[in-house]
Amino acid sequence: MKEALEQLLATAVATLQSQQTLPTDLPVRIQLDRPRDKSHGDFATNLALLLAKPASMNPRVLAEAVIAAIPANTLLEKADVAGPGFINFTFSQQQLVQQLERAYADDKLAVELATTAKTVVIDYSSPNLAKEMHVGHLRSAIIGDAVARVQRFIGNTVIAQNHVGDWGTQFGMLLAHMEALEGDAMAMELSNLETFYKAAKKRFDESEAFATRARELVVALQSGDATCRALWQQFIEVSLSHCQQVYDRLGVQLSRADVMAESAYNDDLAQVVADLQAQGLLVEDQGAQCVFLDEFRNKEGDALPVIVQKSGGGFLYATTDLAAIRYRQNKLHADQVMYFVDQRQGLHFQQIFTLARKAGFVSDSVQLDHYGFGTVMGKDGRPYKSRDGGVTKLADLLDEAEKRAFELLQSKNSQLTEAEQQHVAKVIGISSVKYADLSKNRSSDYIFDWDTMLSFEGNTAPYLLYAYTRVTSVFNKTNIAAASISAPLLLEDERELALANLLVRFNETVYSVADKAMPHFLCGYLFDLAGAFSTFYEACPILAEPREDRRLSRLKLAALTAKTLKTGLSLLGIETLEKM
RNA sequence: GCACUCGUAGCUCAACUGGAUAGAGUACUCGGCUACGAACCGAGCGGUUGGAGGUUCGAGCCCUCCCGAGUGCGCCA
Repeated sequence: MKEALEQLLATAVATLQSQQTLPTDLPVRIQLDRPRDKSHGDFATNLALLLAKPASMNPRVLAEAVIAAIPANTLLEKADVAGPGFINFTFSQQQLVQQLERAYADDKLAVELATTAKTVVIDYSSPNLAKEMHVGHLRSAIIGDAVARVQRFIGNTVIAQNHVGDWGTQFGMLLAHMEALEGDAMAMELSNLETFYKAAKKRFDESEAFATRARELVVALQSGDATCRALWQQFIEVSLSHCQQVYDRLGVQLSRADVMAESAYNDDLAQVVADLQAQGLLVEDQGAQCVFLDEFRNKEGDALPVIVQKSGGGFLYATTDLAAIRYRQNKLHADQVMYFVDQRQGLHFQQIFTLARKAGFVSDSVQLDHYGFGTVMGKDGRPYKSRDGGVTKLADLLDEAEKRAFELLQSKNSQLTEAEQQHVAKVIGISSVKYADLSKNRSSDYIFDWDTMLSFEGNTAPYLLYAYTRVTSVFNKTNIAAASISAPLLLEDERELALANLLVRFNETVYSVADKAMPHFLCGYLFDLAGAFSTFYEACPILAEPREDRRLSRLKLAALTAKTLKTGLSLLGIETLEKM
């Protein structure tokens, strides 16, 4: 609907230009906003305000002229000039109903496919395999997964890349510890990666001989020593299967096939450096191979270096990231690469992107974006920690979420059996954690609070899940199937209209998430939708409505709401419940 | 020291990236179950958007300067 209106406006502007009312040499960008105030119609444009000065006209007069130049159509009910020169548009109800009927009849709610399908490489999760996944790994996995789902939904080809860290210097220490243990003892120790890492670290810090051995093993590993590689392989296997368990519990759609580890780029690293050398970008400084970029300067105004090879000959993550960019363009044929990595690596990615372009590793047509995110904080405003002050393992966090959800259910005199409650508690627990994260602005820090996220009040997963079960329970009390109501929609009550106006915005909401990589737009939308449904539900009887045409219309509205909630939540990676 | 991010109701968060009277939830105060799930809904209270200037028809958003917080700045990733 927005696109159609944009088209009408473009035609109007062209007409005014041909009439010399507007200067023809002016690039016109049509901006359409959803007004905050409902009395301002469905859409508003500031077109006349922007063009008033160059056209040397009074903005309100110009707005009138724009309205007069809009071609005849069935889209609009009316267009009014308001305030200093805004134009407010109201869609015709016929148009609204038509749009809703299309959504009702379509599996994908009539969400349009992207005009040109792109191949989008999404780098997300990417934990370091040396340790168990902890709370710091939550955001990348959840947000990246939601954006991946949205990108697929609008028809883009998504290639997930789980750029796991399996090649860093800590692996020497881990291998040395493995080497010192034997068979069963090692298997047992490996069953808890966290304690394994700590034990290895302790020996590394305390024993000089052990530390020396650890350094030897890094070199051995990276130069391809067979026994060393076998040990390493065994460790990686344990760690990856642990990650997979977490993904499965979280409902994050990553699998082994998406793993493209740091080590996979190993053979290309020397080539990356050689290519930088060949282009004259490389400078040796204090024994290290660096590229100095003019775009980034320090306090003295000197260019900052990107170090691609250590004085000892080793490569760094900058080198690996450059190799990965090349791979993503040349082998994966990416049109766009999205990185969901902690905000703190912002400078690193700016440097890498700049360097990759300068070195010709990636063409200008490939879009590279780092989407950073803030830190998960405790209620004290400090980074989230477990009770003992250590980092919280993700597995433990999810255990606690499920446990708390189960206790919550028990306190609500649920009608469900014990077994059903177990399942429902899992869904509520996990989705509460995910939703609490997704509903916050991606780029800022947020405070992790069990009580808020597990509440049925406010913008939370339990509230949305509950709203969904309320809708579906209506259909459990009738023999009319939710998907096969042929009666037309009648929007007579203001609350029906409000709900309808929200339902029709699903398309643009999905696109705003895809464009900005901001899942919280969708959360806000679903919360508004659930609220509008609750209001409607309280005020407008559905099954008890005596007039049949109205009863069927309301059922259809309820069915479309359920479908939109379910689809929207699924795009966030959250599953719905039929009863709870 | 330099760079980036942030500062919105007591608290947790929005504000569609420059639009109209800054909105939700929570807490607090009222009201609503002999209609489909009250795990809900409705109403009220609550603001000098950290401060001061500036840009323009219009600023929470852009620019400058202060105040406060966080993060990053050569061989970890």
